[in-house]
Formats: sequence, structure tokens, C-alpha cells
Amino acid sequence: MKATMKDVARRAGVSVSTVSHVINQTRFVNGDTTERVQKAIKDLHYQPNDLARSLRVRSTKTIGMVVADLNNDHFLEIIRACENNANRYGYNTILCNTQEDPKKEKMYLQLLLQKQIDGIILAPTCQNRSFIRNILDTNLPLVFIDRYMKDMETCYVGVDSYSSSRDATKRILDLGYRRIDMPYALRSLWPVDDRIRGFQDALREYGIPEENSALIEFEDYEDKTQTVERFETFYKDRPLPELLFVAGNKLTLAAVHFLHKRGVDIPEETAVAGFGSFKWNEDFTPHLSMVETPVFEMGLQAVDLLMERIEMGVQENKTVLLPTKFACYLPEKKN
Amino acid sequence: MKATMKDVARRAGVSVSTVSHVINQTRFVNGDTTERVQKAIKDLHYQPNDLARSLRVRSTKTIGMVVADLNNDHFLEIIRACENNANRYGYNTILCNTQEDPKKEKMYLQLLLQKQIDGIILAPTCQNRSFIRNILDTNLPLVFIDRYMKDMETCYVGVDSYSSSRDATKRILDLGYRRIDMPYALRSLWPVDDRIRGFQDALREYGIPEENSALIEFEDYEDKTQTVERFETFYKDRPLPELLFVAGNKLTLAAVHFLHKRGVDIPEETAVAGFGSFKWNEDFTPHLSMVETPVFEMGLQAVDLLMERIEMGVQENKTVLLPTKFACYLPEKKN
DNA sequence: TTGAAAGCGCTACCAA
DNA sequence: TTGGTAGCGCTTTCAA
Repeated sequence: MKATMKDVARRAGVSVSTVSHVINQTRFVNGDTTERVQKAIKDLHYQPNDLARSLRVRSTKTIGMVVADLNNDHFLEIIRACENNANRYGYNTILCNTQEDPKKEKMYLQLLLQKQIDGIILAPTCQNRSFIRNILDTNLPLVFIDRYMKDMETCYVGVDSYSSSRDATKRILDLGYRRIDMPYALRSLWPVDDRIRGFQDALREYGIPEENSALIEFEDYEDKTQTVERFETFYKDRPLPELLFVAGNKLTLAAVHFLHKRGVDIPEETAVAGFGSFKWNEDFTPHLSMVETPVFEMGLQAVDLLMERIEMGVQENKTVLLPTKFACYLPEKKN
Repeated sequence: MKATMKDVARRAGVSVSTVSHVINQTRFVNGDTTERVQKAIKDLHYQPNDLARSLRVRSTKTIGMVVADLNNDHFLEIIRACENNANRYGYNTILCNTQEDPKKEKMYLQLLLQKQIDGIILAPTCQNRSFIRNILDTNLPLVFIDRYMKDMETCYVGVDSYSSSRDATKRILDLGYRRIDMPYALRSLWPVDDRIRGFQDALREYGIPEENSALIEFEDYEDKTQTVERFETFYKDRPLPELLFVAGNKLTLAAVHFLHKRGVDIPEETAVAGFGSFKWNEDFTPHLSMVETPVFEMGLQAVDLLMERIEMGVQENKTVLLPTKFACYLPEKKN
């Protein structure tokens, strides 16, 4: 059986309170008493039981990290950053992957609440509105990351998707591209919607005729072949554009695969641009032009904000929009 | 203040035990009593407190997942698989990243023990021998993943690094490559050591003279530039080999970067092979030849084994070695 | 069919 | 400088 504080107390010939106090250094204890207690702890291989402690002090030093899609490298990076920073604050992180499923999201959030976590980092599916609002009403510290939900009063860390998309599109247009299609998935997510709107507004600004560009909707396929098939059917009787500007992170590589399979020269015939980041892009061909999200930085900031709330009770709802960078490898297009 | 079971009991006009029993369905309760209780639960937004529950029942339905390096995509995959599978069993996972630091590893393990987790999945730094042995003596379910530690009696899920390396080397030799260098880091890890030995044994078997190949030791640099610099100094006054067979996962892309920067044609002048997996390899140039580890499968199996121990008290120490696949894009070498 | 109460391991208040 | 003890919220045995 595992040793408890009582065992330690008995062995050291002191009371449990004394043991507790030497462990937590929360009041003065005589030198030799301290030593006796410490010896007993060693002898018994005593490990404090955090459940009991947390139950008492109402704090678990644990946060929940709920992301929407671990198949997306984007979120893996976020997780890494969050774990890293949380650890610096002395917090553990419980990892939850909703896989874009609102039901799973709800289930996970509920579980986390029951586990009495001290705060939540959430990349929401953007669906459980009332449930999440209830959580916020509880005053449990929560910060949104990567995606926000309209009219939810809490912190948010992300990027300005609208401007990023709009600016990148303009840059692309400046390079002479005129026929640009935008594949996307999950428009219900605000950032995706922002990207689409930014794209369209830029086209409008440049007076590009509507028929020059198409939006292509994708389901949130888990399977790469399905995604590729969707591309194939879409472009069956339609000419390929000069550029595919991919608005859904997981679609980008599928787009490359589709073009590659079809023997299309990237970027000469059809170029590919997207959102997210692509490590070592420069060393491999074709180069993808990417609107790079500072994912790691996002994770750091999100935890910082969360800790402000948990540890210092900050109430203010901050929105942090990090700048993106358009890593552009597109050749000029001469028409 | 949050509602407790007591509040629910009072509101429903029953005792706490009844409330407990309707929640857990652990003994018969009258239809209308049940309803009254459920209504009270709804009204009060009652959420059971898992800390108290866990303290009582001595089970947290939570496992710890301790990996050695989240900067390594390899482990990100593992984590994804573990979280996924653990969730299927109704368990949460606490994510811990030791970053190859034994001190951090020890700290994390200790924390997990204190949190009373039900089991541990560990990709060890292979350093805290006595500490980990103590844990095993406790009989706490633990399974090693990806890396094993000699003489530790517990489950292990990984691949047969020695044979994988040896077989791949032979295949490479069969293709006509003769001058092959092997960069590596962290030889203290058994899988890395196995790779090196497999490589050397294959060379010996084929009677390749010693001076034809070099082992290049790397520190476990976090910084890509440092890694590249190491390559540069090493090959300053030495000819490049026909192939770099990279034994350290994180080194592979750095090797490509180094060669690319130097203007070397991959794979014609110097080819690159490595261990791990590289998504979408086929769509990008240069193609890397990889001994592919079934990372996701590893995660699944590890959790399965862990659950066998946690839920069914299995004691047997199983070792699962998954097969690797050599995805080889190497051109034949004519000498 | 239900309730009372002990106790999980710990913290912290009140006394001494 | 230390100890006794109530109580955190829950489960479960025993009794009714």
C-alpha cells in the first residue's frame, strides 16, 4: 500500500499537520523535526496525493487543451507550444482532440470541468455555443486559440485572417495571376470565412471578373484519396486555374498531390498557395507559397493570457492578433 | 459557488447516497425519485467532482504520456495515436514533454504519480534507471514506446531497429552504393545504437572497407543552423559520400538542407536516406528514401497494452515489434 | 427502497 | 513550536 501523510507522521513521531507544513514550507518547523520528517518521507517513499490536495485547495495546476484536429500539423504545433509554456508556469496539460466533432467537444469539456481543471485553451469547433457560454458564465478562465466564436466574451489569440488573405491575394494579383480558384472546407469556421472574404474582396478591388475564379467547397475529408477525387471531378471539364489558393490547411498538400498526379507543372502551369506553414519548404520542389501563421507564438501567448486569468485573476478580455508572413515563391505571370 | 451532491440531495429531498446511486446507476432507485434527482441535477447545473470521486475510488481514468521530444514529428504522431486510443477507452491523457532532459523526465513522472494517474506511456530518455525501476516495483502499469531500456521488466512497443537498418543497408548496397556515411545523434538511445550496428554489420557482410564509410556524431541540437554547420565542418576537407544514411530523425531534413545549400544534386551526387516517415514524400523533390516507422500503429498498440494492464490486471510483459517498410527512391549506382 | 455515516488523503484553522 | 480536528465532495457499507 502507498504511504500516506499519516504514515509519515507516525514514523516521524509528529502530527500530520507538522508533516504537511514541512512539505509545503508553510510554517516554521524546528530543524531536527524537519529532518525527522524528511527522513520518514524518504524511508517510506512517500508521494503526496495531489487528488486530496487539490480537493482541499481547489486548484489542480492542470489545464485542458482542446484542439479541433490533431491530424492537422497546425494544431500539433500549437499543442507543443502550449505544453511548453504551461510547464514553465508549473501546470500540466490534459490533451483533448475533438476531431471537429461538436459532440466530442462537449464531452471533453464536460470531462475537464469534472476534473476541476484550472483553465482551458480551446480551438473550438464553433458549434457548442450555449454550452461554452455556460462555461464562461462560471468564470472559469478560457482562451480561444486559432478560431474565435462571435459574441463570446473571452480572450482570443489568432491571426487576422481577413487581411492576411486579402493582402496575399493582392500580391498574387500584382504578380500577374488572373485565374485563381480557392478550395476550402469548413466555412463555418470564422477564419476560413475570413480568408474567403479577403480573397473575394481583393479580386473585386482589382476588378477581376467573377467567372475568372471559383470557390470549391470540400467536405472535411479524413481521407486523402477522397480529397483528391473531389479535385478530379471538379476539374474534369474545366480548365485548371493559374493558381490554387487553398483556404483549408489540410487541403494544400492534397492539391499538390492532385496536380502532381495529373502531371501538371507546379508552379508554371498551376501554382499552389495556401495558409499554414510548411517546414523546410525551401529545400523541396515544388515550393509552396504560404501565408505563414506564427503557430508557436500563438500557443505561448494563449497560455500567457490564461495564466494571467488563473493566477492573477485578470478579467479583461484581450484579443491578440499576430502578424502573418506571406512566404511567396510564385514566378511572375506574363499574360 | 458550484453545486455539490449535497445541494442536489437537499433540492431533491433525498440523501446524498441516493443521488450518488442515481448518477452511477449502482443500485435500484424508484422511478419518481430518480426523476426528482435528475431534475435537481439539471436545475443546479450540477457537475460531479472527479477529484473527490477519484480520491474515493482510487482511479482517475487518466494516463500520462511522456515523450522525449515534441519537436520531433515522430512523437507528435505517437501522441495523436495515443490520445485517440485512450479516449476510446474512456481515458484522458496528460501530455508531458521531456525534451530529452532526464531531470525533466523525472520531474514529470513524479508529478504524474502524485496526480494518481492510472498508467504511463513512456518514450524514455533512457537515463532515470533507478527511478523508473522504482515505479515498476510499485506495479503501476507502464509501457515503453519507441525506445526501450535494457533490463526493465515491462511492456515495450517499437520496431526492430537493428534489422530494419541492416536490411535497408543491404538494399542500398545492392543498388551499388559503396561510400555511405551515417550521421547520428544520441547513441545512448538503444534504437539509435541498433541502427548503427545494423548498418555496420551489413557493410561488414558485404566486405565494404572501413574507410568507405564514416559515422558522424551530432549533439542533439535544437537549432537547425547548428546542425547544418556541423555538416559543413565535417565535409570541409572530405569528399561527400554517395549516400547519407541518417540515423537520427531530426537530422534528416538538416542533411537535405546542407546538401541543397551546397548545390549538391540529390540523389545523383549524394542521396539521402533516413528513418521515420515523411508525409507526401512522393509529391516533392528530392524524394527521401525512408525506413518508415508505423508510428500511429505504435501508439495504438501501446495504449492497448496499457489498458490490458490497467483494466484487466494483465501482468505479462509483452514486447511488440512492428515491421518497418523501406520506401526507397534511390537510383541505381553504376560504378 | 432509502438513509446515516465512515473515510479517501490532505490543508489550515484554532488551541495549546 | 506543535497538535487536534473539521471538512473538501464523493462512494459504499451497514442498517432500517
